[in-house]
Amino acid sequence: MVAIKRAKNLKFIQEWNRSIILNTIRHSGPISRMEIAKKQGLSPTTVTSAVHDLMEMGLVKESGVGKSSGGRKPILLQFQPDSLSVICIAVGHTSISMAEMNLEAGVKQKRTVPVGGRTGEELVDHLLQSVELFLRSDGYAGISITVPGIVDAENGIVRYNERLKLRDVPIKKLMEERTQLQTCLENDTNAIVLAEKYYGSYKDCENLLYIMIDDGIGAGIILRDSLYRGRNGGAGEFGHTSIDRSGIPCNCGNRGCLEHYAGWLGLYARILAYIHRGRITQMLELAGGDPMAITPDHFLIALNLGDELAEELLEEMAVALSVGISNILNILDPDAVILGGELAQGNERLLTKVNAQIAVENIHGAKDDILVLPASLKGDYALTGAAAVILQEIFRVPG
Amino acid sequence: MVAIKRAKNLKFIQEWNRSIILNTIRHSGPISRMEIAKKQGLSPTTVTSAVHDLMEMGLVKESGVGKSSGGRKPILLQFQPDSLSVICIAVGHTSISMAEMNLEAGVKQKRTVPVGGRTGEELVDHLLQSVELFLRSDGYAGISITVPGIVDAENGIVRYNERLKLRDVPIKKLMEERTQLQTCLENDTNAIVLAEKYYGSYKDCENLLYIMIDDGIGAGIILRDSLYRGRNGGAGEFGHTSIDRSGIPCNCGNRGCLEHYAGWLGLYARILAYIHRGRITQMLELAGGDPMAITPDHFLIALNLGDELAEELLEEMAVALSVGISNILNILDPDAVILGGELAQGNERLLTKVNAQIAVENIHGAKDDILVLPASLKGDYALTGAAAVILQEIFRVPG
DNA sequence: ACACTTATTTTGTCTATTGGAAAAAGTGCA
DNA sequence: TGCACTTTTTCCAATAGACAAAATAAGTGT
Repeated sequence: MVAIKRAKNLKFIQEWNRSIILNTIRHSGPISRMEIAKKQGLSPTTVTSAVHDLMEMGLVKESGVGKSSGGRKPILLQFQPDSLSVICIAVGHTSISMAEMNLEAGVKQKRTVPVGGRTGEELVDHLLQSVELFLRSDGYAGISITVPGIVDAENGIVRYNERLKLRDVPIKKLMEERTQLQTCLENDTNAIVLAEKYYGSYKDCENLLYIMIDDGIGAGIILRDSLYRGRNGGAGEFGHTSIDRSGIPCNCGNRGCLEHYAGWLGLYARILAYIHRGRITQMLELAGGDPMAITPDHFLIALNLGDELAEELLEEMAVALSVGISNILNILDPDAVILGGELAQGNERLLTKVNAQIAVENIHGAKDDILVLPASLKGDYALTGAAAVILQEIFRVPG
Repeated sequence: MVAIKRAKNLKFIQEWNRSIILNTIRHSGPISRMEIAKKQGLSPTTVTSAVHDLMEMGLVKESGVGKSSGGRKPILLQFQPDSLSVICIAVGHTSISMAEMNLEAGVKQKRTVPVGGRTGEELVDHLLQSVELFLRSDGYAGISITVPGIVDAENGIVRYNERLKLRDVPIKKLMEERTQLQTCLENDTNAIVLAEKYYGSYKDCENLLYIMIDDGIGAGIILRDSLYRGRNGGAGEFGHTSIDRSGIPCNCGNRGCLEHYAGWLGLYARILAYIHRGRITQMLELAGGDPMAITPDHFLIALNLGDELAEELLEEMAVALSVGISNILNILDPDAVILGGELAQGNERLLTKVNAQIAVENIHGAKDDILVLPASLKGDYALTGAAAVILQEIFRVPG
């Protein structure tokens, strides 16, 4: 049954309006009080009073005057992204990035600490300590942490991460007790798709999928403008889409899972098999002759060098992905599908091939309607993801 | 960009609270004022005043007293579902059902008019006229219309229906002009999944899929407690999930679409082909020896009679469906998947086979966690669907 | 310089919620 | 049976936020 929303009082309406006004300034600023009032259907009085509060908080500043349209010049209001900071932490399998960022996801200072083989409790302690050392002065609005693996975002608990040996770690609680700062936790892929929507090129997409192609393949899903997590945070297991009923058995119980054809672990297994069978590939040379040393980078470089095996595998990847994506398009009809992750980032040829394949396969794949697109965020996108999570929380209209 | 919510005033809060209180009485009634106040965190005064208004409107009535717990006995409040009616219209390909229903989707009076070969404008005129004749007295809260095919629910326009020759018909506008009553329009499958959630056995499902297996296969999708329609209402094309890359070509451009293996049109084509090749089946006898006369019912009956061909086709259906459903489970991880439509309704063996198959294929198909379930609404479920659409609208908490 | 515009602020009104008191209707024990 | 205590419901005055109207500020255009 639908949870009945909680009743609210006068104070709530003020907060609601203040939040709307702040977001209007954030997204449409510089803007005058009068224009906000018109845009949001509020009385000028209400806007004046809310803006007064926002200026007192330092979140908004008057910044010059606009053009007159026959009367008094409007006083323009501007959002002040540096009035507060958020601490963003992107936990990876090999390193932890940590940054102080402003309210527009701009980096103020950054630091990376190695995981250094730490796992489980030791890793958590290490993390808590590092954060404590990282904090200076105050003016922090909160902390945001992203972790790969299964995350219970609602309760702030890392449910499970194989490689980091984390199981049911109540990170949110631990961090809040230690720092007294509001803390958000989210899965890394979810965070990144939020970042693409709020700080990348996909602002207008109500329904957005981010397909992350690394060792395995996962998806971050935004539907109706907010993250979709499924029943127990189990949504987005895109890598286990079966694209071939009689394909390779997967340890998920099914056969022909997409991951085996388009994820790095699957690809790597095939590369090894080919090499074992005596096939020649530049990937081996690039890895210094050691098959165990081949990395995704070697694959991408070999691709650019025109390596035949790499080509072949790319083709397979594209076909496999296009089948899975076509199915998603039919079911969800999203505004866009983003291809990201180590094997897709900067791999334009994969994108081209996938789109071509989908155009053939799918009703929705109309000519000039390219739906599968590249990630738009470069650089510290993992940190931008963490920032997106907490900033979305901070600026969310209540109710 | 996220649409910023509209600003609100005092009147809004009153409506909001009234709506919350009404829904509390609807779902948890009979209930006392005090209990509502506690449950919703409202002051007793506020509840009293809202209840006063609701009683004046006739939506709520005092109905006896409850048990005392040491003080004054509570006066219980009860929802009055018969205080208003809604007109529900389920347009089908062969007939149009029309009913006056109360605020709990109970039928007060009903009528079915045949489509009788009417199409396009003629059909629409016929429909408008029939509704006008159907209306008696007043006390109507609105009209709800469901139509198969592509529907733009937001604007109340039937975009496209092949068989009824409808294209861009602004039904909502036409009906509202004619009757002066608020009118909702929705796709039939979407309406039915809403009905399963609000008036069936799936009340607790936040994320729910209804797979409708008729001529083709479509899906109605509820995510986070409300209908998901995709970019242009194009979501739910489940029948065009490709389950076999080298399968039968489909006019959607892809190959091996689920529809061909599990939808009636696909099944029928296969049955004809088998008969043509001389295969013996009881379906032919049931249809009086005329292959063109075979209907889904004949298939279902033959199945119960142990017909070999029907068995074979059922097995294929189950396998095909399970592949498609497994993919959905991996991506959306819903609370439940409902199998409905002519070929699934009452077809328990299909359900059993699909579940068995999924248990093998899928991580999520854990033992006692049967996710694929039968439709729970019997009888006039198409009308219940229409009712669900408008009642959900009427009782929705604003904001 | 004067009439008209537009933007912002001030002032007073309106209204839904609310806390607390009062009323209504009980319970339970001596 | 009477009296003290509870619980539910209603009444009342206070509060606070939105708002309309008026006032003020700062223009434009002729």
